[in-house]
Amino acid sequence: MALDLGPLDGHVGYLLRRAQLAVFADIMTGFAAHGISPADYAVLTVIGGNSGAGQSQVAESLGIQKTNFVPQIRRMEERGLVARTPSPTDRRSMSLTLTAEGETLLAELHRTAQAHVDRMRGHLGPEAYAALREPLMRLAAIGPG
Amino acid sequence: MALDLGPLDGHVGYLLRRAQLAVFADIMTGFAAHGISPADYAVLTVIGGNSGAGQSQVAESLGIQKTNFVPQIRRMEERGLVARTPSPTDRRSMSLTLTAEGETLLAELHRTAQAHVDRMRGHLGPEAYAALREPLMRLAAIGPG
DNA sequence: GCGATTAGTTATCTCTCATAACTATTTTCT
DNA sequence: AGAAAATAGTTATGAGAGATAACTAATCGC
Repeated sequence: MALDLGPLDGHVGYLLRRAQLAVFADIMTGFAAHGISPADYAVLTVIGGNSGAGQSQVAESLGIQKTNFVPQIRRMEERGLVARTPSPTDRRSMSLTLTAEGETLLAELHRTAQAHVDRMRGHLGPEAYAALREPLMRLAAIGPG
Repeated sequence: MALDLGPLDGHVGYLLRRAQLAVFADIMTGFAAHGISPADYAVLTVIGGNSGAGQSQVAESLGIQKTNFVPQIRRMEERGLVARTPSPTDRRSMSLTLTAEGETLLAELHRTAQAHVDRMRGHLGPEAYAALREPLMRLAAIGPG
């Protein structure tokens, strides 16, 4: 027996949470076989597209605090997906690059992610899917301004 | 220096996560003064609109597992916002109701939430805001659907 | 009445997100 | 050049979300 959610289902915040959990659950079914979370995928993607970037740079661009990024990047280093080498130009900074294994896995993950996107597009229709981007980006920007 | 997010900002899953965090951060600025999280607000709202409902019912309608709901509802009981009384018709079940204090607080929270919604509507425009509901509900339904 | 559900709980575990405090290195500014 | 401020990364810590497994007590289906 479903209860009345009252004003809740008029709140975009509530709908965003429910939608996000459902969408993440869907993409995780594909990633789980590789032991990768959506957050890991995002990190690998950014490192792959910005080889040599520093930890704080990668973290910040994903909206992760550098302090919380430490255990995540360490896990991926220990798994042999990411290499952390001291930056030659700044001795404080660690340059992040994908290992060969990381590259291979990322390519595979991109295919998995694309299958997921296609699935979501199928649920909404291509126009509705595309139409989501702009307002979501606008909402995402309200914090950091 | 912002890094290239690559295919990430084409993925609705990623945008949903970023948008959700930003929207929650906004609403939490209003709720924080009351020591209430968005999840707490959702629970109070459902109990308020379905007085006497059981724990598992409330949890399920919000997509929370009953096992994870226990500490949350206990916190709210200890704060005196919610009363848990044994159901007269089913001795396994706990009837949840708002206390007078819970009612008062919920009314206040509804006003705060409405201010937040108005703010989000201002960011997106009323049409774009309203247009978000349908696709988000559709995405939220893909799991249990 | 007996087996299968259901309501609620406890106990774990992992991951996320946040804050505070610290080291070591640049940068900035005078 | 040298002191002060900012930056890169780390550790420690804590609350909270979400998941799973195993359990008790009560109700339901037949």
